[in-house]
Amino acid sequence: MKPETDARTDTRKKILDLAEVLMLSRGFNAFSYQHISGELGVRNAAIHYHFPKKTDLGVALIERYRRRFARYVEAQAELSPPVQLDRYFSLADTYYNKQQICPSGILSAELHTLPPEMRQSTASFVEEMRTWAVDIVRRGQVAGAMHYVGTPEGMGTIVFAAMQGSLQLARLDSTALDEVKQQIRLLLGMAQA
Amino acid sequence: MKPETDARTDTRKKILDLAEVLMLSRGFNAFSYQHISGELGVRNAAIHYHFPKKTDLGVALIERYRRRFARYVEAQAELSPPVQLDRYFSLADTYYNKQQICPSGILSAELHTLPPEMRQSTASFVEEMRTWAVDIVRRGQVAGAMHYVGTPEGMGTIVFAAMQGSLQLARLDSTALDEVKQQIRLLLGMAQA
DNA sequence: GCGACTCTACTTACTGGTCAGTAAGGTGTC
DNA sequence: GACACCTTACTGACCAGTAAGTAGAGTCGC
Repeated sequence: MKPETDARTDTRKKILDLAEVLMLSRGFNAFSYQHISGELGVRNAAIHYHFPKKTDLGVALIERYRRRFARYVEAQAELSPPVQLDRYFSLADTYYNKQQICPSGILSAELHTLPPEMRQSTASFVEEMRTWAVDIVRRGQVAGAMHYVGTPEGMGTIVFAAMQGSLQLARLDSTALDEVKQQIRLLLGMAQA
Repeated sequence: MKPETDARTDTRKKILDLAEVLMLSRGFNAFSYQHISGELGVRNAAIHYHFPKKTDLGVALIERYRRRFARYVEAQAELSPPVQLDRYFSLADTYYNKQQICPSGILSAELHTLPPEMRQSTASFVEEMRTWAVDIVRRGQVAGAMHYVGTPEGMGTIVFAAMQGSLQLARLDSTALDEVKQQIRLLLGMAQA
């Protein structure tokens, strides 16, 4: 009766949560159903019951990301662009502390080895994230809180690309992420408070 | 006698060349000795003769990159920083046209699944690339050809991170690479000729 | 208030494929 | 005859995926 204790939902969610951690730290190709079932204390076939093919699991993961991201964007719509940027930076710190990289980073790096259904979802997801980054710097410029050369498209795209890249580099050089965050603030003409 | 037709060198080099293409398009974990031996028209064990463990092949690949990169940097030492940046952009275009991403991108994304020897080589390689990017913008600033806020460390790091990220994103959004290149030129205060 | 039925959520047990890696043998060249 | 450079033939591990069976909980007629 109570949906929050529904066994189906529960195991399914646990699988997705574990798969998410594995994908962001090891990549989609480098984890197996064994990794999940072992950690979860069930048999391999139990995972196949919820997600018949690994592709199904992968698509479900990305689609969950897209829904979560859409809610995240909507929930923060009222915040000022500089505050939204700070939240974005905090999110990157969270990934870094968990030894993970961002979803778009691992998915685009592995793209050519992913099944077509996952590529399609990934393309939509990345498009949504880039649009969001462009939007922040555009509204920041309009509001007079951000000042920079070039277009919002160019600036938003470079912010997105640099954050994705620096999260990866930070695995090898712990200063990279902080350095990029600080430089983005400077390039957006924001106080380095 | 003639080293350029030496069978050993020849096959070994062909293996490395094929492995390089495979790694930059599919990733280190997503290609097998079968992929190489099939393409090369030899048996699997022939690859193992030259590179007993896959780790040996991986390390050899990265070390070859480091040597090649060192030669590349030295050969261009006399060029002006803006020209060096253009060469860097052209290199990125080359990767993009071959549907590949840069070595540091795939290696840092896959880092947690790589054998320790490869991680060590990767760390050195990435460090060298970042230092080089910082150097270009530092010398560009000193020469008065580049103008930007912040330190050369911050600016060089963000250029490196953004190029790595945009090469990955360009697989999903073909405009990303050009947009980032153009924005970098603007942020470095260079004419957009 | 109890047996028959049904559905969810697993289990055991298996298949066929791919993988890295090895051992032992062959062949041409210096 | 020694060495470089392969070959054939194999092993054991892991992989995604499937088929068939089962335990338990809920539902229904009656």
